[in-house]
Amino acid sequence: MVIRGVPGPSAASRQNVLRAAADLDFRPDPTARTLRRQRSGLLGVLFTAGEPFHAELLEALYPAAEQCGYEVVLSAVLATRTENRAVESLVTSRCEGLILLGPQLDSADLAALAAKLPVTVVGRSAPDAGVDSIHTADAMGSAAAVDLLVSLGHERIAHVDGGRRPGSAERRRGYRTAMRRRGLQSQVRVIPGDHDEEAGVRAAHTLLAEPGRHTAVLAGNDRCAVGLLDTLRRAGVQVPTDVSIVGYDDSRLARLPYIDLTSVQQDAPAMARLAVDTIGTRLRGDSTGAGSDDTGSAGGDVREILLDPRLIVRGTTAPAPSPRHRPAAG
Amino acid sequence: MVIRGVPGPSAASRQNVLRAAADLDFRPDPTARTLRRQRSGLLGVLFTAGEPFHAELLEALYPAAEQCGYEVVLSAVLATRTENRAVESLVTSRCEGLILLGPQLDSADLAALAAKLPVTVVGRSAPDAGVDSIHTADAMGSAAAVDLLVSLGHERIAHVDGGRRPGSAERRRGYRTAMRRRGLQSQVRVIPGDHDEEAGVRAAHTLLAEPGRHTAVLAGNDRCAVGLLDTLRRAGVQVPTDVSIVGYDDSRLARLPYIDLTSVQQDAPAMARLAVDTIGTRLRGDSTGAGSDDTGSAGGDVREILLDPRLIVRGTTAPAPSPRHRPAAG
DNA sequence: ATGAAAGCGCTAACAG
DNA sequence: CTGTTAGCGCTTTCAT
Repeated sequence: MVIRGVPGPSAASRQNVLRAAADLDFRPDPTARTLRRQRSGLLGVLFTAGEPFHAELLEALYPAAEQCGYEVVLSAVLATRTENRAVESLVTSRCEGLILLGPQLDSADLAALAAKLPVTVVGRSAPDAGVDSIHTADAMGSAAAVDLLVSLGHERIAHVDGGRRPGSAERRRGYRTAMRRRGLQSQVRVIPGDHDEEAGVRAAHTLLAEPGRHTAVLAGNDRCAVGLLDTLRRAGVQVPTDVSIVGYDDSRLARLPYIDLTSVQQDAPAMARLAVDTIGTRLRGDSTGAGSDDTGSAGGDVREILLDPRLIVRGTTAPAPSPRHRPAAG
Repeated sequence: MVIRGVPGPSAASRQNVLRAAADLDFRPDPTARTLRRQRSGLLGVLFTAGEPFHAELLEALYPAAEQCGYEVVLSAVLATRTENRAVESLVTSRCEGLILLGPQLDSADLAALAAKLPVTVVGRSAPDAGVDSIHTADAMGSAAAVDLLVSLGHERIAHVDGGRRPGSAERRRGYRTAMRRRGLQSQVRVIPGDHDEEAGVRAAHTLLAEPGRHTAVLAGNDRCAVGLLDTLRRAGVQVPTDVSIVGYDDSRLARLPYIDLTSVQQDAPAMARLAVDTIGTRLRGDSTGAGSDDTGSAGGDVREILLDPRLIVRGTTAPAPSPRHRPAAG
């Protein structure tokens, strides 16, 4: 009690105990404490190693978890370590709740997981899995990018998508919708891609094979945008003079002075904080969906938190190089 | 016993138990096990989030640890989370041994840590700390890079160093030694840098301000090399025609088709395996009773394992430009 | 205000 | 081979 600071012991006993503890270099064993308390105080976080945006999220996750009295347990997704495996290790560690950063698990897996313990998905929606999710309004983000480009006079705007990656479907949808709204539906062009540099390189080659076709490209994320950017430049295309490029995530990459990429920013600190809060709420209230298990269809108490994106305009976007310059007409 | 796979129970009982366990989704509680066994079976790994080379190391660390019967516990170093803090959390988790990826802790901190439990440092030497270390013969790596460049006719070879980053001192030394050995000591030029893209950008500007000076640059690592590469190219310098560039780490970055960077490769899988082995050895050989009180360091001399680097030649190195056509920046 | 005792889930040692 | 038992270090409850 003394060591834990619980009121009860007298000041005299307190002194005594404290001194003895110091003498013996006594440290309470967290293992025994966990065993007895029947709660680990552990918050499992699944992330992808080497992913810049995940590093940003982790940055905010640690203080948020600490503030709620949880300890963070990391599990890495790697080329040779699947998400299922990473999740498994978190469950085995007796985490009380799980935060999954940009997972690609399907709804069934997510639902099965959420039946065991509170799960919050970050960076994508999880429509039918019945789990809480925190993500950016990605459709709004790509729409904002399209709007910027249109206001700069661009019409032939392509989108290199992120395939099945988290958020890709909505970014694609936002692009399509915005193009349509601007009367540019005939110009819609979605190039299949991915969330890495290689995809950007491939997309660049596709674009280069269509000379004079596009004056702007919205990439699926920053890494893709960088591959695109470098490949186009090496092929002699001037960015942003000939082609404007917009990325997504506003990662460290985008902010590098020599990249200086216009990009859609996600509020990583807020996402992290909300993710921890969401788990905390579940843990305090009815913990799992064990009892009244509505698989999310009825909108029950499954939370989907949407954050607004923010377009950060930098040096890779400029007025369209079209024959007749079109003033910013909105 | 069945669940743990210990010989003893009959096949019949085994069947029974296994089925019941599956029915109940039973999982042995690692907490109780740890408490009773008086050992956690945990191997702590400190890494830097977002660092490509660390991701590569982690990749190999997981299977290696599993093979030795250890579970990996990750602790991330981040902008707002110091190494000391990350290490602290690993110790609190009752890890039996620690693997530190490219730490920058000083000798005193390392020594204090190693007095508590077995510690292996990966990616740099730890001369006076009395801890085991696994790292590449970095001096040899940069020497090989210099040798390649010299054999291509380069003489004015600069080195952008990595300041106090892991391995930097030796890479710098290797560069200096190799230059001297080739009779180029008068050409030695070390530009202070770091292990990130920004440092490459700064170094590029330094080089650009010295027209006609250098025809080749050895960067402190791949990220630095990429910043350098892009900045020089954007300034109109042809790589490798005007200037050759060599990186260090052979990370995913270097292998990207549009970067195609000549780089010094470190054998990450071997480093990971050896790191786990080293910890395992210490843990087995240590019984605390050697008359001394140095817990983790019992079990013999400090081991420093050196691995040979390998130069991977790609597209950023080429014969030196003839003196007549001295490039603006080189 | 303090002490005593029970028990968290597991493992190891021992008895049938 | 199988069943029983003690106890890891802590927290909590109940008696003083």
